[in-house]
Amino acid sequence: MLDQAARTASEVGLRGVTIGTLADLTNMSKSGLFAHFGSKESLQLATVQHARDKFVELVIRPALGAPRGEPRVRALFENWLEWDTHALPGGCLFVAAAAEFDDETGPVRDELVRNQVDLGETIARIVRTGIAEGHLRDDVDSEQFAFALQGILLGFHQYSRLLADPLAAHRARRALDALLDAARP
Amino acid sequence: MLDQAARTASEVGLRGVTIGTLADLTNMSKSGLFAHFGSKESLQLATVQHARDKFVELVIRPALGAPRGEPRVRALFENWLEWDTHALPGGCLFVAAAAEFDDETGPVRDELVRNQVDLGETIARIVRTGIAEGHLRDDVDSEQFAFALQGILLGFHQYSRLLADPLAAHRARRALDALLDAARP
DNA sequence: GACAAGAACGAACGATCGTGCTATGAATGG
DNA sequence: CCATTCATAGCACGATCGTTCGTTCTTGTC
Repeated sequence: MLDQAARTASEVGLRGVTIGTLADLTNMSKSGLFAHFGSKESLQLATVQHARDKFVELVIRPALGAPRGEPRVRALFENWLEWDTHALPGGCLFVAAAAEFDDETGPVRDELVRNQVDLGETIARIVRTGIAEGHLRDDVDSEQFAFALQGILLGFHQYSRLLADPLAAHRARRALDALLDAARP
Repeated sequence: MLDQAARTASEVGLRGVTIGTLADLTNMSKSGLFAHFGSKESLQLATVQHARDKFVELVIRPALGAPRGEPRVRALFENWLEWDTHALPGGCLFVAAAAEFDDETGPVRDELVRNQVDLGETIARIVRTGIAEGHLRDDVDSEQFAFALQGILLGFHQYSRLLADPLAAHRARRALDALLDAARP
């Protein structure tokens, strides 16, 4: 149920996931589905949390299994590319949701912010282990690196989703290489 | 009228700009406003084109007035930051619209793609004059540079809009500096 | 001053939105 | 075996959506 919600939300946005259409897609009645959540907002919240769990499982956790340092950074990056390309039919749900909710207030936006902050901190932590490992210079700003990495992924999303540019992944990888080159001792 | 449409679209998305609310905001009747466009889709199209004109006027054209080479790149970048921060109450309309329409078909998406492609080409052209000017190495890939620059701006949008990070502009400028450093002879 | 043209209007349409109510049926525990 | 719980269904509600229609008002032309 939440899987279907996340799938359609990645295509038409969280606001575009209406109770009626989601009920049809899951072969349920509007009221039957609605009873599970009690409000549209808590359906949106549950969808975001569900997508977050999948993101951690498919992107973060496998990356943390890679060897410390640069390989871990690259593993995170590749998993992330894969997530944005194939995990959901409309690409990364968080990109769409962030653009939708960045000018609102409420629990959905709060959850999105929390996710994004967590992600930034996770990246920064991985970068710092890369510094400790000697793969990256010790004057590298891990949070600045996290900013740059997120920018690359957002650019990839734009090029691959909106422009349907077949070179999108290539451009993203070259950008990561440049980022790493500039950070190496 | 289109000004107001662009303003509210930057906050609630193009799909969130409803005929009724826009009519209220412009002190017109629903039908009176509707008659100007004939359909919601052509209202969206007109809004995007209007925003594009403003973007060219506020970001592109002034940048092309700056000295060739690195100053022009920096002028474009600063105008763009300013645009994303102050031009519309909800930040860059194109970021929101791209996320909304990247999984659709139709004239609105086509227009957004055209805008984005044009922007990428404009950036690449500015970069190439920077190469010709000797400010940048002549083996710099201008389209790769354009990709990276758009990524930085998208990251800035995310950090400033969603995360409300006061360091967003600082991070973006540092990322641009790094990009330019790596491209200098 | 008569008249065509277009802008704006109020009212209404069918559809769909989120959200309540009430009923039913199947599972579950005493 | 009965009582209770819980997931689901049906139906209806007020609101709002995009859109249409016929009418009024403004404006410029002859």
